[in-house]
Amino acid sequence: MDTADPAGPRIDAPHRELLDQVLDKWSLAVLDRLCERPCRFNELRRAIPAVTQKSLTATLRRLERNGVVEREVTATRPVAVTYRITPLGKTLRHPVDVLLAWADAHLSAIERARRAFDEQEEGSLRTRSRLP
Amino acid sequence: MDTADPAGPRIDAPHRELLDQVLDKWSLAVLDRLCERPCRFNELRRAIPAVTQKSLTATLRRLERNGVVEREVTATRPVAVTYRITPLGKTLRHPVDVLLAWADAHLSAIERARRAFDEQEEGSLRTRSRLP
DNA sequence: CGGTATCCCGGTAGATACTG
DNA sequence: CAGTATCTACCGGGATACCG
Repeated sequence: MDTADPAGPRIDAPHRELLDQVLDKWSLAVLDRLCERPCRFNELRRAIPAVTQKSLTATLRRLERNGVVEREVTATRPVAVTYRITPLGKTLRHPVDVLLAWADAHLSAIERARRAFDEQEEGSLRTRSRLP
Repeated sequence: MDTADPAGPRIDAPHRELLDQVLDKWSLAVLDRLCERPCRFNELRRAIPAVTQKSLTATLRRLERNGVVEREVTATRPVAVTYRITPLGKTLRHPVDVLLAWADAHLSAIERARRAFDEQEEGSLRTRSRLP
């Protein structure tokens, strides 16, 4: 299958938007955590120290909206809110695992490529041409 | 030790950054195209009408820096620049395919979830509580 | 505890113009 | 053709403060 469809690339707007919603800065960390077990809000904050409340709230809301995370409010005092992964969310695990496995396998090669590229740049700052 | 953090999360900063560099807004479309065949700059522009020169340039530079795309300058008149996928770049294809397959398979379910969520919101704008 | 409301800043993307 | 240079608009995201 060489995908000989010249007309439409497989990356259309809805797909792109979906990936943006689900693979954004904090989503992976959140999903990773919720795949292990349901979590309370502040539990997630502690698990992902670099995230702010605002961003965490936004991430959870987005994930909830996309049906991959579920929010449950228990009207205790004070309220307890539990987030858990949905069945749909669990289906994301495999693709993400594949992606992370790729990242793991090639991270060092990529870091090498970056250094090589950055070195080149230092040499030829005026115009981007090949070095003799 | 409130939260026993046995194994650090698999999503650390370098991984996250790598994915940001390689899965950003236009990268997938570019990689998709370059997986089929090498392309000239304006050929890519035409293939991805929504992208601006600036963003395309930035995307290509980033991908080049990360070693997944290669830039070749032919000193004809006027210059011809060809971009092609590298071996490292080709290894990205599988993970991305898995991801796109997931998106394809679940897009409709996710759109349904979004509609349901958005409806709920209209009803309960004051506080986010569950409906009976 | 689990958020929302504000302010603010830096980076990203668009439009436009110019160049080798 | 294949970019670079600006200039501006916008938004995500952090810091902070407050509320049910």
